[in-house]
Amino acid sequence: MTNFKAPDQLDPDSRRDPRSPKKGKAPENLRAERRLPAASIAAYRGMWRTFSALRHDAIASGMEHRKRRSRMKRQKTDKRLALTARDLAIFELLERYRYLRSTFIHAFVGGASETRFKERLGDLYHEGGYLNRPEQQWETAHSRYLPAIYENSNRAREVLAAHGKLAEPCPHMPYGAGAGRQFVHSLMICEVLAAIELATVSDPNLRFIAWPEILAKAPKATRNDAHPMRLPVSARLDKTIVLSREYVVPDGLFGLEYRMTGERSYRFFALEIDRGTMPIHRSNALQSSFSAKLRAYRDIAERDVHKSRLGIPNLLILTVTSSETRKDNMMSTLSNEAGRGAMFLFKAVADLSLPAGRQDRARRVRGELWERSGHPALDIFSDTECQVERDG
DNA sequence: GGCAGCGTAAACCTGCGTGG
DNA sequence: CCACGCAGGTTTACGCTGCC
Repeated sequence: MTNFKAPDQLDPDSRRDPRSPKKGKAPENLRAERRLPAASIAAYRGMWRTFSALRHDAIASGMEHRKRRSRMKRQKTDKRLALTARDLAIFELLERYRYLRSTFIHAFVGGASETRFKERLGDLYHEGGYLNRPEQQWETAHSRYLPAIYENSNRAREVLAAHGKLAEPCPHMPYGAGAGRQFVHSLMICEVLAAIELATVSDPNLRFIAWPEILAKAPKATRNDAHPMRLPVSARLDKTIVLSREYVVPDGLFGLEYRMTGERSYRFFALEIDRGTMPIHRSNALQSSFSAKLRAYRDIAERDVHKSRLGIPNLLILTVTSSETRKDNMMSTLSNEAGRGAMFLFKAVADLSLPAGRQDRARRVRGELWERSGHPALDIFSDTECQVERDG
C-alpha cells in the first residue's frame, strides 16, 4: 500500500536537507498525519516491525533475494511511498515538458544526490505508478546506456488536480492520439527547451518566459482561439510563390527576459526542430519544405503577425538540426534569399539521444553561439543587439 | 510541563551487482 | 556498457510514552 498524503498533509519543507537545522516546528497537519492512536501503538508495540526490517529478515533467512527489476516494466514491491513537495514539483515539471530524462528532472528540482534522486524516480514509476517510462525510448540503439525518460501518468495528474496545480497541457506536446508517433521529435523539443530554460535558472539576469505566460498576455482573440499557436501566413507571398500552408505552428515558442542593465529587455523565439525528415528544397512550392517554411516565417515577420497575434515585440527563429552539413545547407539556402537573414538562427546539436559521457547535455545547447547567414553569430543569453522594451 | 529514550521516516552516502 | 537497483550505513527531525 502506498501511503498517500491528502493534499493538506504534504510537508511544504520536505525538500530541505533533514540534517540541517529546521527553523520553527513542523506544520500541525503533518504532525497530525504521523500521529497514531495510542491504543494502536500499545497493541503493536513489541511486534511492530518496519518494512526495511522485514525486508532484511527475508534476505537474511535466504527466503528470497529480490531480483533486479526491469527498467522497462512496472513491478511493485509494496514499498511505502509518501509524496513530498519535491514529488509534486516533478509532476508539475513533467506537465510543462511532457518527456524528460532523469538527469534533466534532477537538474530542475534538485536533490544533493543524483543517484538517490533516480531511485526516487524509480519508486514513483514502480511503486506509485505516478510516472511512466514511455516504451518508445527503448527502441533506440543506445537507450540502455542513457538516463531513463519519464512522463506523468494520469495518477500524477490526479494528484496535481487535487492540489489545484494541473495546468493546461502545452500545445506543442499534445496528449491526443498519434502523439506517440512523434515521440523522438517531441522528446527533442522538450530537451532543447528544457536545456535553454535550465541555462536561465542559475542566472539572475535571465528569465525564461514559457508559452503559458506569452499566451496569457496575447490579444483576447488569440486566447479564445482553439489553436493559438498557429501563425497565419499570406496565401500569396509574391507574384510567383504560392504557399499551400495557411499557417505555421512552431515546435516551441518561448521568450527570454534580460536584466543585465537597469531596464528589462526581451527576445522571443520560435523553435524549429529539424531531424532531417523534411526536404530543404522542393521544386513544387506547394509541397512542404524547409525553404517554404523560412518564407512563411519571413512573411509573418514582414506583416508583424507576431505582434498582432501574440502581442510579442519581436520574433527570432531558432532552428536546431541534427548535423553540421544540414545546418550549412539550410544557411546557404537562406543566403540566396534577400533580407531578414538576421532573424534566423541555427545550431547543429549532436543527437541528444546519444551517450553524452561526462559532458553535460544542457551545455551543448548553452555552450556555443547561434549561427546566422550573413550576420555575426549571436549569443541568445546575452542582451547585446536586443531591443529594449518596457515591462508588460 | 519538561526531558530522555525510543521508534519511525526521510534524507544522505558508498559500493557493488546486473538487465538488456 | 551504463544507469539503475539494492544493501548497508549515517544523520536529522519529530511524535509518543513514561518518568520526574
